[in-house]
Amino acid sequence: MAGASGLYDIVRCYMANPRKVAVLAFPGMAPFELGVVVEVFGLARPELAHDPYELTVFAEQAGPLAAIGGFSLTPSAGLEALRDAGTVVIPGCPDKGAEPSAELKGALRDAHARGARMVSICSGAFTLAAAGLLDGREAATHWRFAPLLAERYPKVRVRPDVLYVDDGDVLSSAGSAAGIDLCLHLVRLDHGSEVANAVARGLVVAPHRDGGQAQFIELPVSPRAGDQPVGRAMDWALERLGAPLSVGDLARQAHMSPRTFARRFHEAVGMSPGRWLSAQRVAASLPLLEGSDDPVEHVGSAVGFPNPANFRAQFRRHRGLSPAAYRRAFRARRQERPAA
DNA sequence: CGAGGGACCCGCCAAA
DNA sequence: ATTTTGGCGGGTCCCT
Repeated sequence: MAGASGLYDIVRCYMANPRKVAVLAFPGMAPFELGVVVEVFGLARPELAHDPYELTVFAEQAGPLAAIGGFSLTPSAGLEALRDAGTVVIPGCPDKGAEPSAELKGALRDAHARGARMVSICSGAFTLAAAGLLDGREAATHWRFAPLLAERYPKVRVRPDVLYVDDGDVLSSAGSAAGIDLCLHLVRLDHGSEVANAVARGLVVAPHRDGGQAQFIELPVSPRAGDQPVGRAMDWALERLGAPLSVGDLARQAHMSPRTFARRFHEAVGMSPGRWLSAQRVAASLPLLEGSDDPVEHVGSAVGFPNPANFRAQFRRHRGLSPAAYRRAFRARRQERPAA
């Protein structure tokens, strides 16, 4: 949760450039998850123009590799791509029973030891686990595979209830769409919330779903399509986060009793209105912490926490560290610009 | 840091 | 009969 230590970050910046992204391809792979990674890290993005990602698709075998859906792809690199990658992504593997080769496991371990951050999507967690990179750590995978992962790799503390887990140098996400959330999370770490939000807008997905949010969301897509009452109330609230808002206000906005509003809301968003509200306020504070030197108290009151102590407590609850520590960590990351 | 008061959350249930 | 609603209670969490 809290991520790597400061010392580790400093060491890491000499060893691996997180902007160099390598994603694994293999026979029988699902194109969607590879596509997510390509979409976020491989497209030319004006938002990232000043500091773009370099994406490499690598595979153990020289292609062409048959993908699910009846087509094949030819990766441009082999395992040597792991030597200078700073971010390594493992998409879901089709066959959870298959043991990765010793070469792949070794290369992944080496990459991690060199300081690359290791990222899995969906059942890709099995590959990281097989390499021992999840031992003693919390990890996420698709809820359908969570029991199997826990059974096969007892040292992994499987979290079946979250969208993704950020354990600093090892990150794992649940089902394919949660991979989008995790990729956006990485963009936020590297470039800040504003850039991440811009990328999310480009993808037309919700700007940010917290890693700790429940996987079970009954409506698969965020209801923020202005015609739904709950979505309207959310939009309404987002426009006045700085003002005192109660969940009763939101219910009134949606023309519902507080009780049914809470029910509708939970069905749609996967959390209670009050919790969502405080999560949104914390999220809104991120760009202010990153981009300004406003005292933490000002930032808090600007996003609806008139009481600084309360702001700090809520911030810690949602993000696992204090606002000041977040600001410091963010600045430190931005400075870490390894010579290309 | 701790206590008091209030907001919130959620199971339950009667009513629509 | 089934589903949806919204009020109630009290336990919890939040906020001052």
